[in-house]
Formats: sequence, structure tokens, C-alpha cells
Amino acid sequence: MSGRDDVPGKRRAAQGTRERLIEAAVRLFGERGIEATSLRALTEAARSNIAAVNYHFGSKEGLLRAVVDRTMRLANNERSRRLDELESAPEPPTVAALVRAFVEPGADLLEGHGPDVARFIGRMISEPDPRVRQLFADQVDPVEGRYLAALSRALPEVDDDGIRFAYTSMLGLLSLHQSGAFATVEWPQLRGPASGTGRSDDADRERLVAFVTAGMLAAHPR
Amino acid sequence: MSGRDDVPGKRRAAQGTRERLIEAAVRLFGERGIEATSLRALTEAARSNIAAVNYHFGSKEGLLRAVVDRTMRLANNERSRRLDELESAPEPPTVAALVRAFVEPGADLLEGHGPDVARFIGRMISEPDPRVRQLFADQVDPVEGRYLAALSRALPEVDDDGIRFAYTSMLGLLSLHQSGAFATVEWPQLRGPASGTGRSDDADRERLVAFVTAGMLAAHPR
DNA sequence: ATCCGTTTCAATCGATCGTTTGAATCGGTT
DNA sequence: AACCGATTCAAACGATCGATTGAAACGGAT
Repeated sequence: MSGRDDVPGKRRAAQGTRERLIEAAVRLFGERGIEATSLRALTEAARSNIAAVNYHFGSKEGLLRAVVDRTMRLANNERSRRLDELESAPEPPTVAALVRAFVEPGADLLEGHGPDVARFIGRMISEPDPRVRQLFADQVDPVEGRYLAALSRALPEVDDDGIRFAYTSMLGLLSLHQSGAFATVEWPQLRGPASGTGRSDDADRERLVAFVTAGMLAAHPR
Repeated sequence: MSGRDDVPGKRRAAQGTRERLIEAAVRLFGERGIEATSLRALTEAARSNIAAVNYHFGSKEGLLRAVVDRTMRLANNERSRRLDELESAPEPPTVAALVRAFVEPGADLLEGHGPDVARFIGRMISEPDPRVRQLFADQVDPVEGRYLAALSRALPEVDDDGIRFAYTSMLGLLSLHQSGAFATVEWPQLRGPASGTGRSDDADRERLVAFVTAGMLAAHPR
């Protein structure tokens, strides 16, 4: 029992490896999936040792927890800030504004921290393992409530099931595009989704906002 | 080297095991994911033996290939049929009709063959392993070209990238909802997406059609 | 220079994975 | 009843997984 998780006390040169482990985990978990990434490949990529994972994080799941916390906090804080902004305005936010406030913090991660963080988050949404899913849900949780309430206010004629559908669709669509799930396969019939490497990120973001906004507005109350 | 894959010749009582293996694979691959499902758990669920997988399918990947072929063929044939129907009509199909022709065969699988098949297909779309993804892409391939062409005809003002985005969004959204990715987690803020077990499948399907159709029509050529 | 808590690392553990093997069993044919 | 290809099964194989151990290396404080 020599490892510790949360000590803010004295970590001298340790911060280096701890950091490199998280960075490598974000990248490899996002690229190959969580279960498919072995600690050996991960620690090798981080120029470290297997035992370092257990020392710094206790286990692979501990490392995953740290990675989830690190990455999601970035997007969630920004979303929370933009919600504050919208709710302090005189008139209630439109659906388009709400969608933008949700999608753009995710997309900005892609530009700010490279595609690794965004891809990792995108991957989380479709992870089968219930423990991983719960980890994800716990992290999304706090912002989610505010968003659903705001969305429900912007779409007063839509019932709760409709709001839930709209929100999950937005979240899922954002995650799918962020995960690069559509870019990793040869779609022979399609012009390259990854035509070149520069991809049309901005255009895709606008397309996503337009698509989701229109989809939400088309919801019918029944 | 005693196993064979494609022999239509004489399989006497063998058909039973082969069938049970595929059924168990569809269910477990869909529930837990492909890599996370061990052949031991799978063959036990099928009341069979580990070696039977290698005998009938050569390997785990061979079994997966058979499962993909079996499940996707169902939806693809129906989609192809509905495309024939739409294209033989006097007037060109609307976007709404095209969306319906794509979404409903997927959703019908859910009702016809239980949630297992639909969930399995849904899971495929977000599988990280490139070999699995290629397997999926190869199977979707034939119908995909016709769909993209029809979609492009129905949305003449949208460029190729926009068509690609619309199609992948529809495919991804359908898969996500089919995979039950949103139903397997406790969303504390949401009324149960899986409220009870009977879920509102029909209502969700209509919501999906409306959402995707509106999203496509909102695409702007730029 | 010595000490001590912190951090790294090579080596190893038991468990589980997909695969392979060789013998037993089943059903129809001769 | 003797035979034979098709199928099933228990057992074992090598590889790899996450986790653990004990000793070495590091770095400031004394």
C-alpha cells in the first residue's frame, strides 16, 4: 500500500510520469478503445513502467477514472459557463443557442487539445462495459440536469420523452463525429470523409449544429 | 484441418449447434461487445463447446463474420427492396421517404428478431477495431451507393460532403438508438429512458425519422 | 556524508484469452 | 455388424492480460 491517489502534498519529479501516463491513456484509449489498450502498450508509449500505473492510480480503472475526470471536466466547465451566460440574458435562449452551447465546447476541445481528447470522449459514449458507462454518466451528470431543464423551457410543447430523445441524439451525434467513428473506415462509395488530413472541421461543426437544431425543432409533442 | 466454412453439403444434426452458436454470438456480442465476449462464455451460453467455434467457423473472427453476414443481410435486403420500390415510382422520392426506407428496416429488425439483432448492428458502428469496422463497411457497402445517389438527387442543392454528413448522421443515430447505448446507464436527471421494459419503440422510431428528416432538410450547401 | 521517503523498474504471479489436438460419439451406408 | 465421415468434447498449449513484489535509484533534509 504505497501508492496514493489524491495527495497534493509533495510530488516532486513524479508529476512527469503521472502526466505522461494520462496523456498516453487519453490517446490510446481513444484510438483503440479502453479494453483493447493494454497497460504494457500504454506504459511503453508513456516511456514508463507497468508498475507506475498501479503506483500512481492504483489500477487500470483508477487511471481511466483520472482520464475521464481530466477530459470531461474541460468540456463540462465550458458548457456550464455558457449556460450561465445564456440564463443571465434577458430573453430565454433559443434552441439553436442551446445546441451551440453544447456542441461547441466539445468541438473546441478538438481544436485546443488535439483530436485525442475529443476522440476519447466520443469513444466513451458507446462503451459497452457498464462500469465505464457509469463513470461517464457520473461525470456528465451535473451539467445534464441544467441542460435538460433549459431545453424543456425552449421547447415547451415537447414532452419529457421527447426532450430526452433530443438530448441523447445531440450527445450521441456529437460523440460519434468526435470519435472519428466515420473516418476510420474506407467508405468506398463516399468521397473521403478524411479527404486529406485537414478535414473540414469547421464545416462539419456547422453542419452538426444545423442538423441537431432542425431535428429538435421538428419534434412533435404527440 | 477438419473444419469447413461454407459446405452446403451434408450437415445433419450439426445445424443445431451452428445455429445456436450464431444466436448466442448475436446476443452476447451485442450486450457486452465483441472483444469482451469470450468464446468460453459464448459456447457455454450456446450449450456447446469451445472447439465447436473453430470447427464450424474456423476462428472467433469467422464466427463474427457469419454473424455480421446474417444480421446485416436482413436489413440490407429490405432496404434494397424499398429502394427499388421508391425508384420505380413515377415521381422521385422525398427525403422523408428515403429516411423512412432506411430507418424502418433497421427498426423492424428490432421487432421481428428481438432486440438482439438490432443491438448487435448498433454496436458494430462504434467498434474501434479496424478489422471489425472493415467487416461492417464491406457489408453495408452495396446498398450504400444507391442510397447516397438517391439522397443526392433528393437534395440537389447539397454538396457531396453534406450528403456524406447527412448519411453518416442518420446511420450513426439509428445505430446508437438501436444499440441501447442510452438505455444501459442510470441517467439520474432523466425520467427512465428504459421506463419499465416495454419502452416506447414506435414513438422513438417516429421521433428518429422526424429528427433525421428535419436535420437533412436543414443542410445548407455553403 | 548519511539518511529516508518517494518514485521507478525488472521479474514474477495467477487468471484468462483464442486456438489446437486427439480421442470419443453419433448416424447413415455397406 | 462392421465401417466411415461428420461432429462433439475434455484437456492442454502458448500468449497476453492486470496486478504484485522487492530491490534499486532518485533527491532533499539533516
